[in-house]
Amino acid sequence: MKKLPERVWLPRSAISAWGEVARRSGVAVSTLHFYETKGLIHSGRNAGNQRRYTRDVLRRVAVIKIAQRTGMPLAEIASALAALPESRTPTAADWRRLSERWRASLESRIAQLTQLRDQLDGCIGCGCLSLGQCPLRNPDDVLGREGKGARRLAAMVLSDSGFE
Amino acid sequence: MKKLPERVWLPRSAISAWGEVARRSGVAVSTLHFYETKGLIHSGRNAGNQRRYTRDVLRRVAVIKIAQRTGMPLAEIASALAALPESRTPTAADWRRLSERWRASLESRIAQLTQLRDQLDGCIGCGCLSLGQCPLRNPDDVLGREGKGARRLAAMVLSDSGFE
DNA sequence: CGTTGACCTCAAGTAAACTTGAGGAAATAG
DNA sequence: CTATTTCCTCAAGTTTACTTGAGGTCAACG
Repeated sequence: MKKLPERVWLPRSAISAWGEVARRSGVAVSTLHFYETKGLIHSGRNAGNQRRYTRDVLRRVAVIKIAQRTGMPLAEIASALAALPESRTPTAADWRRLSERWRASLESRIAQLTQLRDQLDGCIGCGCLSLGQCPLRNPDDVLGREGKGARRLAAMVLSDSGFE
Repeated sequence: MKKLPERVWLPRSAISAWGEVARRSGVAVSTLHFYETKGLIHSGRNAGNQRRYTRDVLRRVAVIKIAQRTGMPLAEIASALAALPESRTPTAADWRRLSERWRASLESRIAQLTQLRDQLDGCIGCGCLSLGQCPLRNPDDVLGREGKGARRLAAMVLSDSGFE
């Protein structure tokens, strides 16, 4: 592998795709291209038609990855990022809106998983996953507020003995 | 839609695909077929080559859905279910092993998301998502133990100012 | 017995998020 | 200057988890 110029800061507004962004952000070039087609990041071109990203792409990619870790699909991330003004540099307030939005979705996912864990704990404790006569058999006690799908699901688990 | 015989319990060991399983479990027939090809559920056939599931399929489907809610891929669920003895009816201990395994994966996912949320909170609080000079700038303080990927990611977010 | 409605099989399509490959041009080490 | 590298475009492939469709069968109502 040819070594890239160490710490030679190009005009500070232009860095190349692989050489800098991919390496520094840890994503493949193909992914950067892909993100670009999805409108998640943008790039300019040099004389030879090669992409020149500005440094903020690094942060964008980082933010995309963070959002993905919250379980958010790219399409939604794209729309969130699109809400950032393209003309001006994003402000602290802009980012705050983004992160709060993501925090909310994170919270709800955490809550869902936590509830599921608790349900599972209950089932492990009383053996209702395998036996039909669980003391927690009243689904509403166990399920609390959740979608119909979930209630129906757990109700099934708790009450429908497929074997014993 | 033809109405199915209400509460007419077939030989107790055999119910039809759509009429009972799909309706009672809330999944589409096509999904049941799909699960069958993946070895997640099994079925017998009647004289006319139509599937006849036994009642435990209801529980299997319920368990599959629960596992999916933990974020577990079908392949893993399949291998977990495959660990159940095919010959005998699963015991309470069998199910306990399954649910404990899933509980563990659930826990880790919850932990991951929680940590992410806390990081995000920190960033929201200090504005470091948008500004380069965050008091939490020392990545190790913020990140604690996590994979290299994550560290690199967050380190990037915290230290690499793409704009300010 | 005939006509629906429920099933069957197998192939193909879908969506998300990327990766891989082919064919060709630009940038750079030596 | 030339051999590597790196990059470009565009098409097609990959995985997961299913759904849809075509063409044909089975079963039950009337």
